[in-house]
Amino acid sequence: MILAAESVATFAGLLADRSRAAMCLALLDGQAWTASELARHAGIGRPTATEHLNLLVAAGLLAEVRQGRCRYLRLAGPQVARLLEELAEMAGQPERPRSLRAVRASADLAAARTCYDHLAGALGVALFDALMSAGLLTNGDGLAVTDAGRAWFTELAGPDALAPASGRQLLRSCLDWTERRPHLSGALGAALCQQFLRRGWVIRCQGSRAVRLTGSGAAAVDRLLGLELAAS
Amino acid sequence: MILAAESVATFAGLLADRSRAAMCLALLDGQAWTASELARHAGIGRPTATEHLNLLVAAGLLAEVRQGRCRYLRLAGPQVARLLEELAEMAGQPERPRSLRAVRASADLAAARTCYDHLAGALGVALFDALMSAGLLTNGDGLAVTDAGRAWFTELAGPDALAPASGRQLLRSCLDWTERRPHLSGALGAALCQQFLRRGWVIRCQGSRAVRLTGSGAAAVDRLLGLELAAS
DNA sequence: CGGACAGTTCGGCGCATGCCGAACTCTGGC
DNA sequence: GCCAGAGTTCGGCATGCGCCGAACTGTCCG
Repeated sequence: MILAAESVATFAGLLADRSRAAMCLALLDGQAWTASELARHAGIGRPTATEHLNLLVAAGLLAEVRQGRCRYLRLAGPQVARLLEELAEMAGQPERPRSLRAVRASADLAAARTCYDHLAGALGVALFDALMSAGLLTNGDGLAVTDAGRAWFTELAGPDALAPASGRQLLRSCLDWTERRPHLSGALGAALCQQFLRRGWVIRCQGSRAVRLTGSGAAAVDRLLGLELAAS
Repeated sequence: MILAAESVATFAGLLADRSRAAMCLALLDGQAWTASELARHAGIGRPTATEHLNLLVAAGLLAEVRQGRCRYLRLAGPQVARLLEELAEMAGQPERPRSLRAVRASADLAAARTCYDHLAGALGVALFDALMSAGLLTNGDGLAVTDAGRAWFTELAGPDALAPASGRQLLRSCLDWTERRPHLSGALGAALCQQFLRRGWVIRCQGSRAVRLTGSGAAAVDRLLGLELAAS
């Protein structure tokens, strides 16, 4: 019992540092970053970043892939992403943006962003609502895909999107921390996000988790879901 | 974005200390402890405990009630308990019990314990399974109470147990970290646990989250659920 | 009123750890 | 082969913070 306290403390300590937390939160975009990028993002030197990243990888929070002279880092899995989101939510938002640029940036984030591997923000919530009211998903005590939904997702993303993903839950609703309402997560949420990116319906904003809905994206959601949104 | 890192780090830092973690984990039993009890449990002096508890209360992790010269502490809410459970699970179990007594204690915990405010361990999982196979709960894409279940719970715990609890989810399944299978959580899980304690079907083991199934408890679960368990 | 006890405040000690600069290693490209 | 750039190792500095003992406040009880 007292040993558990020790290991919980050690584990929490991994995220109890401003630099390590900044790096982990950056990785919530679901992509792999190089060590140098993470160092710059956290505002620290490369040596220090190396130390931090070694810790995080050893603890199983981060996974690494070495390619040539670059070391790519990503979150070790969805549970880690989930934990980070919860932590970020409970940590509250005492963040009162102090520059116009920061306001602009956080407005972009609130409009549309990726949340690890799926879409979030106002866009994510709007999509979720549209999927529900179009009868493609139901929420009768737990999320489920309807028959119409199966057809819809198969046409969009191929039959694999609905295949029993390797141990991962197909549908999950994730509480959006800007909208305070749920959006679609889980394997299907990830597949949806992937298609939106691949088809150019949304594009990533440089160096941020924010994404922009393109003209073709707006047209697509109108056509497929009857959802009228403005491109940005 | 960088501000969020700061607050996440600060928040995680609250649990990144062995003593604070020990106190929080102790409070996972769902009961209120006095400051001195927590200090003793964490193996630190009262002055140090006061500092830690002030931090945890200020951060909203713990709630306090002052009565006379005693200061009672409890977890601030179910989300906190959930976060702690997740953290404890991810922190893994590098705990290789080193004394016979520790083995015995962890065996007790695995058999039956409280998980914040509901029953867990082998007992919790067995009850959950029995509720399902008796047709009182269903899990067709999300937990739900059947009509038979409504009658059963009303008889056991009164109609309030099924009332729309103040904002809290009625049913939740919580992954048991010893059994690796789900047990009943949420408001109904809490009500069930409360009845078991009130009726003397289980009793708390001193200074631990473990509980013991009594003889009358074993008889009751057999009568009500057809579940044959040995008292311990 | 006085003793017992829970909790708090204060000052100071000592360790843990986050940080950097400088030097080193490895890979890829010309 | 040599240079550029990514990453690592090392030594040392500075700060933060967890801890305690001693003294103080407040409550309950006889």
